[in-house]
Amino acid sequence: MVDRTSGVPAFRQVAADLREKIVSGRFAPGAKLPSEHDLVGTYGVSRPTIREAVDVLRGEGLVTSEHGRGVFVRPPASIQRVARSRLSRDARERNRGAFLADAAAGGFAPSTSVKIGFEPADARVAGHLAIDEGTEVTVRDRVMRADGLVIQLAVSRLPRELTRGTAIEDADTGPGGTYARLEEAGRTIGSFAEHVGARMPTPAEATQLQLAGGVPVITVTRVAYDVEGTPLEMNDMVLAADRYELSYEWPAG
Amino acid sequence: MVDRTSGVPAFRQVAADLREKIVSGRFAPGAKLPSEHDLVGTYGVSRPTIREAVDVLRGEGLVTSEHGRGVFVRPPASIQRVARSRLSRDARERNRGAFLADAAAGGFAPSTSVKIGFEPADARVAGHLAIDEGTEVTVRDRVMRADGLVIQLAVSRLPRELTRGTAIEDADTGPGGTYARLEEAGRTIGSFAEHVGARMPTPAEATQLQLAGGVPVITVTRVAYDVEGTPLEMNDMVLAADRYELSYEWPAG
DNA sequence: CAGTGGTCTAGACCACGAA
DNA sequence: TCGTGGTCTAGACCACTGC
Repeated sequence: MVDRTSGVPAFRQVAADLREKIVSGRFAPGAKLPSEHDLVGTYGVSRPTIREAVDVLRGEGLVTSEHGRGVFVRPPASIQRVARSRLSRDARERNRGAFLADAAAGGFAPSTSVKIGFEPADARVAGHLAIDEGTEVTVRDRVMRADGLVIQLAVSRLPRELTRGTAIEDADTGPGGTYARLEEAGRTIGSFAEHVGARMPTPAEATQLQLAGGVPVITVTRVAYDVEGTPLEMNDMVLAADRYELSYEWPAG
Repeated sequence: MVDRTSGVPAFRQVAADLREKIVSGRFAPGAKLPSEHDLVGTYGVSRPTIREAVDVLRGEGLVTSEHGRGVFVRPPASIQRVARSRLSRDARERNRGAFLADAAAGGFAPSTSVKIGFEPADARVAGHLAIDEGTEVTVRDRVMRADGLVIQLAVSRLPRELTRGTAIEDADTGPGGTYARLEEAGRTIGSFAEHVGARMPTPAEATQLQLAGGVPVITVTRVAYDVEGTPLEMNDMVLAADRYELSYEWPAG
């Protein structure tokens, strides 16, 4: 029952009580919450108020609801990813690229689909690639799947002059992927930079990544530089935050 | 007006229309949306339906609502952070620690408050620090502010045996911070690892970080190792995702 | 079929902000 | 004081799930 004199809104009291039961384990991961009808009786509030409380928990990513079945405590899940070793030349020689290398390490069945295009660079792209705005760039728009589940979206952009006549403009870039083709063309990769952020997904991303409510996306913009520090490629990745953890290592000093 | 025959829920149609007006710039950043009362007239639906549509946009982080004032398009904001140079000994010598080094680079006025404690290591802590579960660890629970605004929460843990008799058990660790004290005690820092994820905040975090709806947090667990690879310290950080971007660089090969 | 969540209405009263 | 968003009710009908 809710306390009408506390000043705390009823739906927040209900949400707090349900949250406590979830984090304390009284409602175990995967367990079904009482039906909205039952909760109306338990807390003595109307159904819209119960729904508002459940909405709060869904927004926090604690529960998912399934039409006709019930509301369930969301079980956790995570995949590890290691950055430093991930892009080594050794790994590229044995695989088709970074994502497939990850897949081999993680033991899941990978697949990708690619869409190739060309467009003028906007201000952000021009800044990362150190080119003039409007310069033509090659765009590789990829969807990556693990065991059939879409797990990562990636849009790779390179100055068109670096890709003309190479397999980078084909759907299949061949063994070692884009970076191997760049090195064959005489552009040795010297270093990488990754810029990491997080935000809530757009509706399109939520659909593609099959995200439940309350799951943010991690955004990673990776820039590959040659040995002189000239940017060769930028890659905007969008990852489901409940399925990825990024790891970086570096020496001190 | 909404299309009642499309099968798309009315509140989603309203949300999609408002979203389009926001991303296209017809509602500029910082601008006030029409009042809920006006939107009822515009779309021909009831106020709860309008509120549900606005809830969707708030969950996506596109708008914030202010009681008694209106609903506003949220303007973007970001602070840059660089990892590799951030923890160099050079920077430590001139500052009190990593956060204050960031602050100096970012040009904002920093302040922190600290709570010190001791507790037995749980499984996760024991794993990161390579110690037995239950071993006593020193816990430094910090709140970091920039220009008065709480911007980062950080909980640092070290095996108690490394901190006994050092300033690490004091609120003020002195010039160079925890890492400088460890090196004075003969434990040279050899390398760092950071594990990055994202999730929706807990209610406590949302309050402390003054997060608006629809803003995730970035979680960073940093582990500092000595030159032999023994873990010395782990630091769990929670950052507001709309105010931080993490950058990492490393050489190829 | 019964039970579940999904959507929607037409109000009500309250708390806050600005004039 | 008035307009704003915040909360809440007591229903209604629909769509999906599983027996």
